[in-house]
Amino acid sequence: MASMLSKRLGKRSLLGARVCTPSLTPDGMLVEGPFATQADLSAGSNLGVYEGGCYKECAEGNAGTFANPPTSRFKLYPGQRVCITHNGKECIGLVEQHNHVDDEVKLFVLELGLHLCRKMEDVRLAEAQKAVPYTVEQTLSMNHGVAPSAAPRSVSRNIDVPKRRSDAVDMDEMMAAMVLTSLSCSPIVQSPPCSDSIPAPQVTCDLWKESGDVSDSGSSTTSGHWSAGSGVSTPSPPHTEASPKYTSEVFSTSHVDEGFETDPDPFLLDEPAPRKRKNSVKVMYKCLWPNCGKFLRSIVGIKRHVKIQHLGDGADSDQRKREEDFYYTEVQIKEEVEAEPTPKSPSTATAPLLIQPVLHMPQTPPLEMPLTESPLSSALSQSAPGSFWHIQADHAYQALPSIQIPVSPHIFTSISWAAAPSTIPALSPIRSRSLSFSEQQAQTQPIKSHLIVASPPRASNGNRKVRGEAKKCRKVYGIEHRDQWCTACRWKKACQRFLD
DNA sequence: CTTGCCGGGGT
DNA sequence: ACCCCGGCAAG
Repeated sequence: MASMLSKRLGKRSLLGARVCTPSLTPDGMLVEGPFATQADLSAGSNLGVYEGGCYKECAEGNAGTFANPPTSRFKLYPGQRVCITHNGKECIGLVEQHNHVDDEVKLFVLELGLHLCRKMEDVRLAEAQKAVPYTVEQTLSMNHGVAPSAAPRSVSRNIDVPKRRSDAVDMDEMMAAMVLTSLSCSPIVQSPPCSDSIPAPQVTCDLWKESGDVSDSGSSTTSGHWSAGSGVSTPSPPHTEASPKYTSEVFSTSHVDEGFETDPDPFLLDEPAPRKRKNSVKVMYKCLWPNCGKFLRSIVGIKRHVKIQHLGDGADSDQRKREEDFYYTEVQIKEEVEAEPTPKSPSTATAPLLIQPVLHMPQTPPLEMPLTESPLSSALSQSAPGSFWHIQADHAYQALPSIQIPVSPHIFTSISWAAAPSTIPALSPIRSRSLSFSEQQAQTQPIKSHLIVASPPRASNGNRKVRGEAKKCRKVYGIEHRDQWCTACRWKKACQRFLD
């Protein structure tokens, strides 16, 4: 057990979770599968070309795509580990920013806790193998690692928890790097992504069932869970249409993880874990300089823009460098289609961190989801409602016809709401309707799903069966002859014998 | 107060 | 699945 635990611990810290192993394309590009095929490495793409131990810039600023002839300079990516010599000592640092205009690299030296600026030529790539995966991972796990042809898929960090190769120290460094990176990239304050790195429960698909079960179990703490999890697109059940590599990795991973899944780990249990978090938001950066308002897709790009255009190119001083941060803002652009054909530019790797809060925005989706029998919603309807009816069946002795009625996804919504009675005040007509529905065999057509969804929690709202006129076993037989009561009556359930 | 029964817990 | 019961709401 102990060994198991330690093993789990290791896996749990998955900031560095590898989603996909980088691979060398024929032409020597070190890239992660899916991305390699992406034509549109959006502006500011920082994915580099691996060449002789260094990264060669293959795209930069807001103009870069693979089509562009790569410059001869190297490009370092935030978070990348590099070696520098500081005071005659070899240090490993994490790239914060690579300013290829000045050909300087701003980095953070972990061992010294220093932020430094180094000329490109003074910087060597450290542990290329490590650095890249990290970068790519980050990118991947934050963005959707969609194969070009693949349908929209959400990459949940919950899922992609590969075996860790590096040690705990590395992990911390990575974490630090990540935080630093994200901090240095935008003035927007944000909480660390730690919560996101919770290991994935079960095999990917089970996430959904699980979530459904959780809320069905009725714990009030999960009440919000559904609403969060039932976002229209966000919680798409993990797909596997990514690159074969990715797929296999995911599976092997989840498989391995199953072990500690079952562990009553508070993290797992308590964390409804953001399963949504979709890719429907695109991040762009807007220059805030008066009368500018330029939009760029990459942080690096915008920073550069600010620096060059507004702060003056020569800006070298640390202070100056930081200034740029204050002249741009991040803008989320909602994209209807969750199937973003192009991958987000790797440079936005840190963006998702920033977006997260935004993604939690009020979800209109719940309204739409039930209506469309998308594979997604059907997936949900398979799990959640199933549980719902399970509840009903629990009291099958009630022999209510409603049990047989086809369930639509929305029902469970109200169910889950029951757990959070106070959230919505008044009883909506719909609610009462669904009530009568179950009570008198639904003389009418199926409930309108979208309305139902909006219905308030049943809770204290007379969801309770209206007291029937008929005599009940209790009255008929009296307490003395309780043994003659119908079971339901004995169990204090709705009388089965003297139905209303 | 009594009654009906839901929701939930125990086995 | 079966059984029991706390507690709520209607009467």
